[in-house]
Amino acid sequence: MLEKNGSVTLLDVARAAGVSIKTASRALNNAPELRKATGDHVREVMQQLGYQPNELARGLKSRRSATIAMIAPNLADPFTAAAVQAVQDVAREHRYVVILASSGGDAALELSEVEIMARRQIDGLILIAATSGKNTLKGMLAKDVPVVVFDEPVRGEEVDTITVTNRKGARQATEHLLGHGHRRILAVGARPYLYTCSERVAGYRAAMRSAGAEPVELLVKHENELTSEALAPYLSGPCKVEAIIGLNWVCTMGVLRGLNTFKKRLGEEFAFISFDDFELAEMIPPGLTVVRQPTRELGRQAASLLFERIAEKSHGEARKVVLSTEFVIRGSCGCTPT
Amino acid sequence: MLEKNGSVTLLDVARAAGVSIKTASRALNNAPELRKATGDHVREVMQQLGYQPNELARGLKSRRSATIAMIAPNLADPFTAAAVQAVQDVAREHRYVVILASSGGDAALELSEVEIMARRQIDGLILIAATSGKNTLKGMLAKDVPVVVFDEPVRGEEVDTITVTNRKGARQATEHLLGHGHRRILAVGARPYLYTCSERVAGYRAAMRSAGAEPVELLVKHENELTSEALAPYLSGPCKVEAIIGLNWVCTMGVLRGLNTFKKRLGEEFAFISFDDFELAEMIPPGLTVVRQPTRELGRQAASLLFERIAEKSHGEARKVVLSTEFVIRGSCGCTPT
DNA sequence: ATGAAAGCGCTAACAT
DNA sequence: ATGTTAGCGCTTTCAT
Repeated sequence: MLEKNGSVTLLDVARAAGVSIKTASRALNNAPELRKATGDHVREVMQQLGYQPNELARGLKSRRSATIAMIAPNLADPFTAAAVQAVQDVAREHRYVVILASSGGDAALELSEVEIMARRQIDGLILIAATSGKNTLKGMLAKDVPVVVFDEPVRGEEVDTITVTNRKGARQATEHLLGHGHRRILAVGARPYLYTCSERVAGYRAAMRSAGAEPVELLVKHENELTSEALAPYLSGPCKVEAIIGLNWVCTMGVLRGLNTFKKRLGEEFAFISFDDFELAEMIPPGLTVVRQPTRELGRQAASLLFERIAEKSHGEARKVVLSTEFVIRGSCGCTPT
Repeated sequence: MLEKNGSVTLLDVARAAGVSIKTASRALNNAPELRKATGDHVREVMQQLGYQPNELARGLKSRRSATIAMIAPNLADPFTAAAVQAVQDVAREHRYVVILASSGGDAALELSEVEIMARRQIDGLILIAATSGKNTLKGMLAKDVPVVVFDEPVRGEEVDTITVTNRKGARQATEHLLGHGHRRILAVGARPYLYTCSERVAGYRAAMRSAGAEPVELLVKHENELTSEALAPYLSGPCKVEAIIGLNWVCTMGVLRGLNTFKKRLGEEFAFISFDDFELAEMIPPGLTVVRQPTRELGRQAASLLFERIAEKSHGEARKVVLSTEFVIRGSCGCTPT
C-alpha cells in the first residue's frame, strides 16, 4: 500500500504495473481493445495497491458524473420515501449515485436546488415539482440534461412525465361514496394550484355533478392550514358532511387528526376515503379505503426512463407515462369489511 | 450568453471582465484580499454570462467535494426518512449536498456503498449501520473522512456516535406494562445482533427480571420473518401473552398486522407499546403508547457534528452523544386516555 | 491587490 | 494492442 497523498492514482498503478497510464485507464474501464492478460495484470495491481478511482476527475474529463439527482417537496412523506428507495435501487443497478434534495414545496428553493445540481454536472434529474412550475427546468434542459418529471407535470416544457390517473381515481372514490347514498361529501386538498390536486378535485367534481350533488371543498394553500379548526365546521353543525375524501397523504393525516380531536369515529359518523395508501391504513378501524398509487413502480419507472435517456442521448419525443391508481376497499367508505 | 461547450467557464468570465482567471476565482470565492470593486465587477459579469461553477473541477483540485453521504438500511422507514430530511436541511445550510444510499441491512452491500462514496471524495459520512459492523469504516477513517455513526454504534472504531437511550426506554416501557399488572409480556424484535435491538432487549429483560417475571421474546433474524404465523402462538393458545412490546417500527408494524389478521383488539385483549413513534400512532385506537425517539433532532445533531468535524479537521476524541427517548402514554398500554 | 504557471486525476484524441 | 500528449475547469503556490 504505497500511499503518497493519502491515495493511489492511476499513474501509480500504471508505473507499478509497468504500463502506460492510458493502458491502466483502459484496464479500469474494461476497454475491449486491451489484451486480456494485460488488463488482468493491471487490475491485479490495482487490487494490491488498493486503488480507488477518483470519480471527480473522471467526471470532469468525461462530462458524466455518474450521478442523478432527485428533488421532492418533502422527503419524509411516505409516498416520496418509497419512491426514493425505488429510484435508489435502480440507480445502483446502473452504478449511479443519487443526490437527494427537498424543495419544501417552495418554487424558489426548488430552483436553487436545481441550480446546485447543475453545478455538480448531474447526468439526470427526477423532479417532483413544487409547483406546476414554469421555468425551473430551463437550465437543465438547455444543458441537455435529461429530466423526468414525477407525479406533478410541468407546464410549457417537453419533458418525460410520469403520473397516475389522478382524475379517474378521485372520481371513482367519489362515485363509490355516492353509491353508499352520501350526498354531502367533503373534498380536502392542499395547494390547489398543483396539478395533482386540481386533477383530483376535477374528478371529484365531475362525479358530484353527475350525481346532481353539490361539491363541498376545503382547499388550503398550505398543508399547515389544515387544522382541526379549519375542519370543525364540516364535522358538526349545519355544514356537517356525511363523507370526506382526503386528496393526499398530508390531507388524510389532517383529517384523521381532526376527527380524532373531536372524537369522531370513522365509518360510523363519517365515511372516509384517502387518496394515497400507506402502512397501517388497514389498521385504522374500520380500515381505510384508499386510492392507492403504485409508488415504488412510479419510482422505478421514472428512474428507468431517466437512464434510457441518459444512455441514448437522443432527443426523442417526450414520453408521457400514466400509471393506474388502484381502488382499495376496506371499511372506512362504509363497506362492510369482509 | 456566450456558450462554447454548453457552459461558461471561469476563464470566459475572466476574459469578459478583463481580469486574470485567478482574480475571477477569488471573486467566486469571495476572497477577502480582493478589492471590493474588482470582486463586484467580476461577479456581475458572472451574472451576465450565466456562469455556473463546476463543482467537479473545484473538488478535484481542492479535495473537498462539498458532498456528504448518508447510508441507511431502509430509506422508506419513517424513522430514517425523518432523519434524512433533517440531515438534508443542515447540509443545505452548509451549502453541501447529500448523497443517499441504502444498504438494505446487508453488510456487504453497505461496504460497497461506502466504497462508492469514497471514490466520490465525500467530505463526510453519516451511517446508520447495517450491522454493528467491524470494518465498514476502515476505508473512510484511513482517508481521514469524518464519520458520524447514527443510531447503531460501530464496534472497534473510535468514531463520533449518536444514539438514544435504548435500554432505558425499553426498560421504562416494560416497567409500565408490569405496573399495569401484566406478567406475560412479549418483546418482539428483529436482527438481535444489532446494538439497538440488543440494548432494547436488555432493558426489557432487566425490567422483567426485577419484577420476577419471565421474559418472552420473539427475536427474528430478518424483518420479513415477522409474519402473522410467527406471532400466532403468542396471540392465542397456551402461550398467549397479556402485553406486547414492538422493539422498533418494523416490528410494531408486524405486530399490528398480526393483531389485525386475528381480529385482536388493542387495549382490550392485549396491551401494547411501540418503540418508535410515527404519524398516526395516536389514531390507532386506543392510541399507541410509544417510546419516542427524537428523530429529527438525531438527524440534525448528527449532521451538525459531522460539519464540525469537516470544518475543524482536527482529530479530537470521538464524541458520544446520547439523546433521551420520551415515553408517550396514549391508550394502548392500558392507561385510560385522557 | 493581482497575475502566471503548474497541476488535481483522469480520459480523449491522436499517434505508433 | 499500447503509448503520448493535451486538456477538463478549477485552485494553488509563488511572483509581482
